[in-house]
Amino acid sequence: MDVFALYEGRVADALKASFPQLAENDELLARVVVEPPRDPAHGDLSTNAAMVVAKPLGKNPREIAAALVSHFETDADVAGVEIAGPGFLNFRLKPTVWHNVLTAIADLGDAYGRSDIGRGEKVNVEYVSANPTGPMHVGHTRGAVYGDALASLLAYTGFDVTREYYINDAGSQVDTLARSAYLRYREALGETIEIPAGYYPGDYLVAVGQALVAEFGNSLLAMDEAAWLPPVKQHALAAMMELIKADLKKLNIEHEVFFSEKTLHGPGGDIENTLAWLRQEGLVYEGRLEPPKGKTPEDWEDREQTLFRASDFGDDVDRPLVKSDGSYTYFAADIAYHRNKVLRGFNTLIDVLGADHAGYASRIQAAVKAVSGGKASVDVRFCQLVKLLRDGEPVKMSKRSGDLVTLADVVDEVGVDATRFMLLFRRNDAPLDFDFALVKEQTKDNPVFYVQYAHARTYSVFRNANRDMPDLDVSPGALARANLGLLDNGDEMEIVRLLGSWPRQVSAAARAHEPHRIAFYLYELAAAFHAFWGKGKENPALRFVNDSDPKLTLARLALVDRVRQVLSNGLALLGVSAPQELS
RNA sequence: GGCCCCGUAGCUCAGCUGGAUAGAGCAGUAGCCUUCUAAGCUAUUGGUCACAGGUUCGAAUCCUGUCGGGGUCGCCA
Repeated sequence: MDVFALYEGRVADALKASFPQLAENDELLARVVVEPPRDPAHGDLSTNAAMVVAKPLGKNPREIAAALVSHFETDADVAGVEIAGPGFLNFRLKPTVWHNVLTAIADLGDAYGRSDIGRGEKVNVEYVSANPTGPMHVGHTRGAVYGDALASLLAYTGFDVTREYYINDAGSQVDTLARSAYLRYREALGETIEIPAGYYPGDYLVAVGQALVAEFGNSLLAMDEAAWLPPVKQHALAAMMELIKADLKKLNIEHEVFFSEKTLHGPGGDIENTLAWLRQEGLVYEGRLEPPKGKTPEDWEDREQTLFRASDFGDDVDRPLVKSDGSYTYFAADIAYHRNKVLRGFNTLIDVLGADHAGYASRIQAAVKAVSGGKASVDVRFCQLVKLLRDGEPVKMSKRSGDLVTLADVVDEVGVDATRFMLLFRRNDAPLDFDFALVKEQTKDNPVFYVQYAHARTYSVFRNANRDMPDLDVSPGALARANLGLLDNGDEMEIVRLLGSWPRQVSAAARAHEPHRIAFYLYELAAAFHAFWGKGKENPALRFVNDSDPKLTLARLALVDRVRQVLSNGLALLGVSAPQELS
């Protein structure tokens, strides 16, 4: 039940009936939208249809609008149609349409807002993918929450979503991890150690050292590095992934697929296969690269290297695949990884990366285009930095000493709900201030509290109803029979219209890959609900519960219950709990 | 220097992929209120959408350039 989608269909039908030459022009018709007008004086629905088709038809928009009007004069749901401005068509709907929205919410329950715009299409969302060298810090948290909410949103709108984590377990940083763990191993055997610069100094490796002792005794001490490195690495990696998974669990995030970069390497592996395939297609060549313009690195060495023809696919320059020591670049592995995704049947890929990877997007898009023959596309989304504030002052962090604020620290202090909501209450590509004091505050200045409180208040209203009007039947069946025609004042109708736009908000957010819109919508709905509640203080006639008027009370309780339902659906989509009361 | 992201009210930010007179919260100003257990409520001030061009019925939104902030720049991942 999406009023706007419904009328987009009806408007398109009217267009085709009046102008048969438009029947095949789906591209043009797709630009026709039905939306709520910003100004309520313009009615309930507004469409740009006449203006969109005016030029192709060579007609005046108002003339076209006039032709469309006749189709809606007989529409049983329409109370009035007007042509306005340059050619807008504004509809006023009969109140029953909006009352039916309330009924639909009750009937659909948790599914109100769900849709099938994805048509079961397979989508791969890769997010977090933090290096397995330590616990997650706050920098990772935003991408984690964004990716997770986006995945939920896509699943809710009919996509077949796979949540995936790419483990960077093949690069030199995991060797460093192993060496750092080996130091902790020696420490666990009684040595006094010193951690050199460039190693991972964090305490979290102490336990890994102890575990290595338990497993190997002192047998690793006598070995060469070449001998102890592989087993230590394996142990340390497994331990780090457990750490990361535990962190993610704190945020209620669970990936379905953990994809190891290491499995792409080696003879007969995906990297070799992919490169062979690219060579066969003529997309790899040996050549020289210009040094970066304007700023040549000091150690720049002009040499012939193996390059991927990224510039054939929209990238600025061709990109190296092999390092000077003969091993593959990160990008070579990443091409193979994305080809692997495509071969698994994903034509829609989403990569969630940190802002420091911003320059990487065009490269990866080129790679996906190449390996899929143009069939697949990847949307690379970036999450900007999170600035932690305590009492208005930035929280200082030093990576060198390992003195980082971890994800676990934040969640332990402010809770998972506040963490998730605040990170989603901003566009992902805008920087974000995360103020500990504000996020813990139980005031209207704190959006998390504000929205959760609106949900809790719906329960409190029902508790009051039970207390003040114990004889009133407020069961779901009784609410369903309420006379919704009694809901006719402006504030009530504003809330109903907001509830009616929920499915549209969800699908728009899904299409744009922007879960923050859900958070903003919830804030808006909460505001409208709180505002109406507030009016009841001034004017007892506007209270939800009026013991002198059981019929009106019942209708308003039905409205309150639908607000509850939509807040609950939205919070669930964001992975934030919907409490029945606040402590 | 090349590329990417950003620039909207005093502050923090939305703006529904091009729609009508650009919105919200905070702060400010003016009243009211002491709560249907809960965050007080209402009204109001505040804008050259960084700047200059372009595209068209119509631009904060799209294209070009300039300025400013951030990020990044073969052999890190």
